[in-house]
Amino acid sequence: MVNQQFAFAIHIMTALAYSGEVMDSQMLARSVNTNPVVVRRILLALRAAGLVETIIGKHGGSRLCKPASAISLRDIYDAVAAQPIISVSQRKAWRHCEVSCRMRKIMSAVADEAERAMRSHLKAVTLQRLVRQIR
Amino acid sequence: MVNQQFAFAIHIMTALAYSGEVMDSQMLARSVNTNPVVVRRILLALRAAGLVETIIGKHGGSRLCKPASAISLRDIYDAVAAQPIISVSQRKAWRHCEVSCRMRKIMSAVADEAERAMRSHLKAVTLQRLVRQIR
DNA sequence: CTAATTGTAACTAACACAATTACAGTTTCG
DNA sequence: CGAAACTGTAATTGTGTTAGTTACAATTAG
Repeated sequence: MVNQQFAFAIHIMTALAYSGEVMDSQMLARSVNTNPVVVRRILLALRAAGLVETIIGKHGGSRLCKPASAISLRDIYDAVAAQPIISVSQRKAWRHCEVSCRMRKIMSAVADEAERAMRSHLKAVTLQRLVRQIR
Repeated sequence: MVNQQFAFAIHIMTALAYSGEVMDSQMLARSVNTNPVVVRRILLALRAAGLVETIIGKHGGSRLCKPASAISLRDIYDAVAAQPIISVSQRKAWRHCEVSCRMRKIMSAVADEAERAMRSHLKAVTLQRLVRQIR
């Protein structure tokens, strides 16, 4: 299993949308069943993407910046996805082989298109829809 | 970067389709720039999926079972994809939190749909198309 | 001032994966 | 037959990624 960050981020965002209030990293960590620092690291990425805002100091925490209906899963994906999901080999090509020489370019296109297809699907799913599935 | 197996498999299949002949794991390894054992492991998966056939013994190697026009990148993806691309947390839910309790089911659906969207895109791309990009 | 909270660095532990070595089994061909 | 050239496969290693954890400075509420 690789990179749970997307799953964590979806969970965090759903919890924030469901509660509608400020939640601190400890509450979120209990819900996700992980460590508050892990939650805060993800919140930083979500904040950088303009999805949540954070209050520091006592009684601090985070809340959504926008209504859940205006947030798609692609927004969340883009906020936390560090690496493309399909990796392209960066090895040196073998000069005597045409396949080897052209592979990187071809594979990059394949990986790009595949990821775009997935992101385009995620764009159609709103956070609101997930919240409705809780109730 | 995670799981280069898909990239390796695409490279191997493209090389086999391009040459049209039997290639042994050492030739393929040179083209991919990796170790013959790594290639053989991927060939096992491709064989199990019915995409290639292997000849053992001297002058052995592998070749495609079907024409490149009859092989989609989804076939290759399914042959080597061990884990779903989006992982779902398998942690115990926190009973006092409704979001936590329903998250696994919701996230499983999200991951399934996203992967299906990607696979459905890959189905539309044939190996033949990649080979044409080499020439 | 004290308590609660975030931001962040530093380190550890676990895990995934490619690379590598080694060797038994199979086949070709002199 | 016997050597050479392959595959199949197990075992081990090295490396990189990631979540977990601890610690602490900075900030804020009361």
